Amino acid sequence: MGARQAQKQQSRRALLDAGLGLLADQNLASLGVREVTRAAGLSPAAFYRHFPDLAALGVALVEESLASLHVLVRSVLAGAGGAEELIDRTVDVIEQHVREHHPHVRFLARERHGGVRQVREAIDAELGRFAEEVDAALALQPVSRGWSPEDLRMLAELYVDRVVSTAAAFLEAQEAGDPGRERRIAVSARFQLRLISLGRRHWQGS
Amino acid sequence: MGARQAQKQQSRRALLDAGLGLLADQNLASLGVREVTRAAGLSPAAFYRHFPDLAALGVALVEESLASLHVLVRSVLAGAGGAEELIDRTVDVIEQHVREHHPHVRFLARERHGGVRQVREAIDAELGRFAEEVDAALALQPVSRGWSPEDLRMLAELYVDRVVSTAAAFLEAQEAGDPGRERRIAVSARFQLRLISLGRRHWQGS
DNA sequence: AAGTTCGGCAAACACTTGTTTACTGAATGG
DNA sequence: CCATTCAGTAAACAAGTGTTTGCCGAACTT
Repeated sequence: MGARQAQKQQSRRALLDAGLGLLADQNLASLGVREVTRAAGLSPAAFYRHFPDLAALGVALVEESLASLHVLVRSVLAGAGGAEELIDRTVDVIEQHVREHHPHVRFLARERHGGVRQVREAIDAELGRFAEEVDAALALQPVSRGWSPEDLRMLAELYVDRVVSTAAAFLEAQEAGDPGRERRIAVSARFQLRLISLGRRHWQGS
Repeated sequence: MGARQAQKQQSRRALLDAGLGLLADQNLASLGVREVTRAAGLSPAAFYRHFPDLAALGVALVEESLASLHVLVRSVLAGAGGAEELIDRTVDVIEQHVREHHPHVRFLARERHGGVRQVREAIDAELGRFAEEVDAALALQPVSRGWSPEDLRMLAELYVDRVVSTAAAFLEAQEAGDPGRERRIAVSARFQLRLISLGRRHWQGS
């Protein structure tokens, strides 16, 4: 890659980082082009060399945010071990991931039902892809014998939703700087996942 | 109430309605005082006769939105019937409520993790109160014998979260005008709730 | 070495914004 | 009936907004 492209990428990164930073305490719809460029150390007009819209910047942030999440999902699903270990590991990984990628997670939580349709749809599509992946992983487990594809899919969605909720809860606890609350969330998340997997084992068709 | 107060209430309503309407496709943080007063047919300065802030208007909307939800929760919990009937009724009521109070639900979903702290906290506090109520109702059921208060509380939170997620899903389906998707959500919600209540019946302490 | 591409800038465009001010005029209460 | 309260107004404030324009100069291409 030429020095040309490299510098452009650098500016793009500056814009993305500045945007993500500003989205710490406001939402995409209330973000301004000038605000972002100012924080990135660029002129307002420079923004348009990279994105047509602020919505486009938002979509780029979604892709970035969920790429790192994708790695996480794979790592959890790939690991071996019984249901208990898997649940414990899942919750640990969520907690750690929220800690390490705080801004990204906050952004996702905020914009999942936020005011910018394109971004909402991008997030939803990506979450759907996660559900597919979980679905495939569940199908491989012996417990899923006799399950219809539809039921399996709904189970996968339940798990994904639970993970998302847990991540959002961790987020608020970490922002509040309340370690006790964080512990309680971890306990609660494990309990809830165990309850679901228990229901799963006793399920017999619908 | 004097005619004075009555007219003031009317203006207040106009502001709240205008705000709720505008929040259909933007979030509270990006809403403007002038925007609201313009939509309400008032002068900008009039706004400050009713609210100090837009955040205050947001909190007022939260209270309003969750008051109607409160009625709903009570009606569901009060009804008799087995677990199956309760679940079916729950899902039906959610779907209907989202249909009837679309703007309020959309507002809640959007601002639950939105950019205005006061509003976020108001919503969280109210959802916590719902969990308490569900908690109390669960405690009365025979199935809860031998459950610790902590476990029961976590179960209640799981149910509330499930309901919230389902409501959000209905919301998007209705906005997309996709009846098929709506049906799938109803089926999925029933399945997931049944799975949880199945796990609950087979749970034995933690 | 000459020519072209193109990321970034400053400046200007016409608005919109939140909030305060001094005011009006109808409902209120003595 | 007269004084007071007070919801609502118009006007002004300084400051911010998104986007386009023409231009510069360094990095590319040939």
